[in-house]
Amino acid sequence: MIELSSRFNFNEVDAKWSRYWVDNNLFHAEVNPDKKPYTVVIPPPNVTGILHMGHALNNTLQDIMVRYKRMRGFEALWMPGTDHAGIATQNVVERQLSKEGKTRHDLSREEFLERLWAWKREYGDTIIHQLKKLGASCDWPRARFTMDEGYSQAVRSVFIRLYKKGLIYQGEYIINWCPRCQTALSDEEAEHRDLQGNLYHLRYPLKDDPRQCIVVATTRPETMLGDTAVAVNPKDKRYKKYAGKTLTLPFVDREIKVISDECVDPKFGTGAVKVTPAHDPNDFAMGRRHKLEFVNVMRPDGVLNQRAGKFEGMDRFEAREAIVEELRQLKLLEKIEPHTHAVGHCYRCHTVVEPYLSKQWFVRMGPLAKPAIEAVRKGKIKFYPSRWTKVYLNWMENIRDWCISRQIWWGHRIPVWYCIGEGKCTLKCKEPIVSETTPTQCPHCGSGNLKQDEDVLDTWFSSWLWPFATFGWPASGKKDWDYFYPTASLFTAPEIIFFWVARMIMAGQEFMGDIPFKDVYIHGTVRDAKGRKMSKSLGNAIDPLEIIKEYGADALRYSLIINSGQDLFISKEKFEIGRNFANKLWNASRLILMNVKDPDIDVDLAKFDRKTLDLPSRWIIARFYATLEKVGTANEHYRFSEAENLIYEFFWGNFCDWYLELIKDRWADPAIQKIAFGVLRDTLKMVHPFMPFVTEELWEKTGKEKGPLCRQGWPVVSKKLIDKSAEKQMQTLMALVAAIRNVRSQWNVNPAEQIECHLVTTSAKDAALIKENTAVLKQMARLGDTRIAGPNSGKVKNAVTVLSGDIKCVIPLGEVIDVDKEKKRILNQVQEQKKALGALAQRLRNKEFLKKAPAEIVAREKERLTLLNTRVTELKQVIASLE
RNA sequence: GGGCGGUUAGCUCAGUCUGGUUAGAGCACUUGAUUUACAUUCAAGGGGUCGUUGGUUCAAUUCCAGCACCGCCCACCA
Repeated sequence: MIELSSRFNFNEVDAKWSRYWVDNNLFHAEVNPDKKPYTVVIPPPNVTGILHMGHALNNTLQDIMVRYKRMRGFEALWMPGTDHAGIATQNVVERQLSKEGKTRHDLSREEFLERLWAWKREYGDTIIHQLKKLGASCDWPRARFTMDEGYSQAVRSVFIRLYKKGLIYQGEYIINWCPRCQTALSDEEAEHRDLQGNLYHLRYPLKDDPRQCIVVATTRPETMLGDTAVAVNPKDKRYKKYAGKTLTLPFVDREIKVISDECVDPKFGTGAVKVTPAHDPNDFAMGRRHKLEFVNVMRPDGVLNQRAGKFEGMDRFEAREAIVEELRQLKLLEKIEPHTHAVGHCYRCHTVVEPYLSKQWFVRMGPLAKPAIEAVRKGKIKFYPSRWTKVYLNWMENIRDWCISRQIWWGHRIPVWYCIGEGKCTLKCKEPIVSETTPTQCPHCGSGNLKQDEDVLDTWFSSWLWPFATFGWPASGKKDWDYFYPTASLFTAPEIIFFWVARMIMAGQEFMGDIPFKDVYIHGTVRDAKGRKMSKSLGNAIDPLEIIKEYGADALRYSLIINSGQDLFISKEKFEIGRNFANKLWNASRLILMNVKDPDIDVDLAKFDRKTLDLPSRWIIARFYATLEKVGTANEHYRFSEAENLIYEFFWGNFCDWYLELIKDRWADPAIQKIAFGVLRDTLKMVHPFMPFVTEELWEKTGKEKGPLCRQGWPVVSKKLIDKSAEKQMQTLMALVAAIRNVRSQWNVNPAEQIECHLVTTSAKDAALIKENTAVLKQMARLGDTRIAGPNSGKVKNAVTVLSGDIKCVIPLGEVIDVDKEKKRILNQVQEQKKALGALAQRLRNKEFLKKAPAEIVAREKERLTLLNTRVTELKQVIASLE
């Protein structure tokens, strides 16, 4: 007999097993020709990351699948690691510096990077430790970092391949510029948010006749200093007479032309657009078309430069106010209209991004997107839920080139050098030298004076290689990727589809010649009870580590997953369900262990012969296997909340509330011990992927001869033990018990008190069933002397007599089983009528029949149909009246 | 502007794909239980015209269309 405390002490158990699993390297996977691989790569959290609910959900989902597949006999590998997260990490260290009153420019590049690496060494594993607390069954020794040595090799190699193919180019374009981070951002990194702004109507006077003006509308008046034209639609009659005319740009006194361009929408604003080719992507395109001058009026920090004339040195928003005010005084401000529009914000620091002209590196996406679209179209890659397929395809079909250079220091430096050898240089020396290794001299002039490109690559330019770079690609030697690639499933959040999922699909096909994963599971967003995204700044975040401390890791996992059908609305109380269920598992096991003489008995549920078992035992085993089968199917289809619901219903609703109650007085029976013990052990296996800690602990308590639970096999469904008739019979008995309990409750009979009962049923079968199972009624409904009468056994029909003290009552069996019988009989009729209905309706839909048959027959059939339907309705009413 | 998702009990959600049993669960609520695995428990109960209007059908919470409200994503209307 084993003594256990009556509370599941999760803190102790969590710590014990997360250490045990890791210390014993139980999640290690390697190339194994005897097994099929099942590979998942973790979405690498940022090294700056601290576990939040989104991580907890994402990683629990992965862990469930990986543990499940491992138990199903796959060589299951969950590849862990972290992402260097360029801007985010640099920002953290810059904040540190600013506390010392410094900026990164007070340090050399090398010194700054040393600070970054020091930070990474100190704090970079924080999230890894936290994932271990969650129970993540990653192959930890394999953990990779997107800036470790081998990974850098992969990044360089990819850059060079793409460059050689002409898919990487450098050029001056309008990109999203964050004036705070002072770097370019990709389109995906600029988050658009609706802002209440203004539409300013400005007057630009004609050079020849300054009393006449063209009115242009803009949301960013400060950019007017960089205007080099005004554009109108060639079809716009209002402006026909102005085409080709010259205007004088206020403040800078530049002469600018009125040009005609199709892309101007006559309906918006005034129909005349100020053209600022250096500060707007549309205007940039127009500037190219009309060979306009590109005037950049802003410094990289968002302050106006010397080309802004008297406004030089003003911040862009300050300048906006100043310019508007001065225009007003010059009577060149027509009006200001309120105007809501989407404004891009830096996804890291939330500063308003500036469309800014600068020289950057780009990846040409069209050719890469093509096979990636095909792979999803043809179903080689599937999204779960499938509706995300459309989102993906829509984006891919409208994909734009990817700006990959960043003006920061933390990241993979662009493997490009420029020759600055003086004097001897040839024309060719102006070409960038793209090289996998650091070149020592210029290939054209032989000068050793080379300078590497200052910029680093977008973080995602390394992340998109994750599914194969983590396996050592492209280094020679141990080619783990041959075995583990392509991976099986990817688990991620919707907002990552464009950043990462799509790009991995492109990279996989381009560099490996194969898709990176077969399934993409997109999970919901974790929100607070009011539906707002959880975030530190809102202060509405619930810390998963706090939940682990207060409720246990299993509770956290279980509660998140059971709510994970769609977006999750989380409050602290939602975690009680997991805590309660873990505790239920604990206490039910405790009960069994207190009663099972030999906790090392070896029980194989599948070997029971159902002929030798009593009804409740047949039933509970049938319920177990039916549940097991459904849980397996749900897991395979990524329907984890459904799986948890099934488990909950089975273990709590069937096993604890009924079976364990039923056998309460029968523990002396070794057969009963074996069944309870067997069901428990197999349940622990089934639950383990969802709640690894409590199940592992209980598994150990139920006999450790087989080694840790996480390496056990998943129970095999025994179809022959799914006993349908046992399930039906138990349902009948359970309904009877419920009905009697109802009566007792209404009569306020003390639950401990036994009552006599006289049961009458119209069905001989039921009478026999009850007779054989009076023990069930006795135990569950506290029936004392019970007389059961079958049909024709007396005058009392369809009634139950309940004697309780001096209360004696005969009630119709309406609430008990006979009503069930009566209902069933009628329902059968209903079903039959419906079958007839279906057939008839189908016949009437058949055109041949309608053509051939005489009109009166058709009419008669139709009438019959109506009659049948009326009959069905009537029958339903009868059922209702039986209530 | 385009696209997607949602609307079912007081709250959070299943179910609807494949139309037809008595529309389910958890929480909350009401009543009762307590030496006997668990009050993180057990039993019983109340509570829903399934957003709205039409259509298809013998039959619609379920299929179709319109509408309303809520949410999300994408988009260069300056």
